[in-house]
Amino acid sequence: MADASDPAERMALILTRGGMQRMTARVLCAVLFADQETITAGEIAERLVVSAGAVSGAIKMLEPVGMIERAPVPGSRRDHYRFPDDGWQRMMSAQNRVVDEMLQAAEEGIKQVAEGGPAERRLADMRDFYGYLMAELPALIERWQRDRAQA
Amino acid sequence: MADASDPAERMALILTRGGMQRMTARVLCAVLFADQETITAGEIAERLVVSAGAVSGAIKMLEPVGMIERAPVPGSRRDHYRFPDDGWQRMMSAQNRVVDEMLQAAEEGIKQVAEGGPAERRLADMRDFYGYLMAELPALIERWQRDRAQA
DNA sequence: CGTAGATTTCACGAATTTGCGAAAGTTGGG
DNA sequence: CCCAACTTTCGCAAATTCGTGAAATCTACG
Repeated sequence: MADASDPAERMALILTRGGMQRMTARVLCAVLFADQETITAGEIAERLVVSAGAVSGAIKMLEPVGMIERAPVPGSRRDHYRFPDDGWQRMMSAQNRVVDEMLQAAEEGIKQVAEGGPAERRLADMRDFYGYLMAELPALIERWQRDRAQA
Repeated sequence: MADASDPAERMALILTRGGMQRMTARVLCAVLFADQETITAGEIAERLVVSAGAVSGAIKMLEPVGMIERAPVPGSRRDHYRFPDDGWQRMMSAQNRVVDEMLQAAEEGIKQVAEGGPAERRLADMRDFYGYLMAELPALIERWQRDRAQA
């Protein structure tokens, strides 16, 4: 249950190819695929057959981004984690933060590049395209939330 | 002109943090910020102060994904590269390909997980969210193209 | 065809990254 | 207050990644 035929591990692999750290991806997927409401760091380590330290490190990446959250579980001294309800939107936001930074870099680039030159045209194009997407995405997500609430 | 205060290098750094290989990102940004219609591999190597081999390797990543393209330039024995007109949309598509794979993995996961359990709910949620986005994005991009054509 | 300029390939060395193991730190219970 | 169960931190060794340098390959032109 820990080889590549495990869908969880497969997805982790895909995320890794998509740029996520390996261990981070594996921990995230372990949480996603866990057939329980919450899961402890120890359980994750057990399933992935990795050290507790490795899990701890991965959590330190995932938690601040909001892709997993600590779940208050009274009467237990270990930390329980779960995937937030709005986890996917958070993941999206994390992506968009990168795009935002790119837009800033593009803006600065435009300032420093010859006016009317090819570089300016390219960068302006980039700014327009991603700017448009970033502006429209929130509405799209909102619409999804509405549709989902009705279902 | 090759330090971190260079907007091109800055953007490359951002892309790297976003998951792209460092050299790949630097080459891409060199093409983007070049104030000429096309640029040769040699010129890229010169500006980035890296070996020709490194540039070659990066191009081998960027070209098949369509994020740079060879420009036919008669009367020159070196290859000229440029950023395609639809480069940003291609970049988007490349991203989406990863999402597609994730959706597949989610689908498989749903099959293997207990029916009605928390894992199934999470995975179905993921499928719905990203499925929705993937379905709506093309229309969004199309709209952008229309708006842009009018401007 | 031969040649000069340019790109790609390949193997090696370096540097970064990664995860483990163990010790230290926390937190709730007795 | 001490204990016990977890978690986090830290140093280290292994593995992977990265870019260079040099040789091989390619291509347009003479």
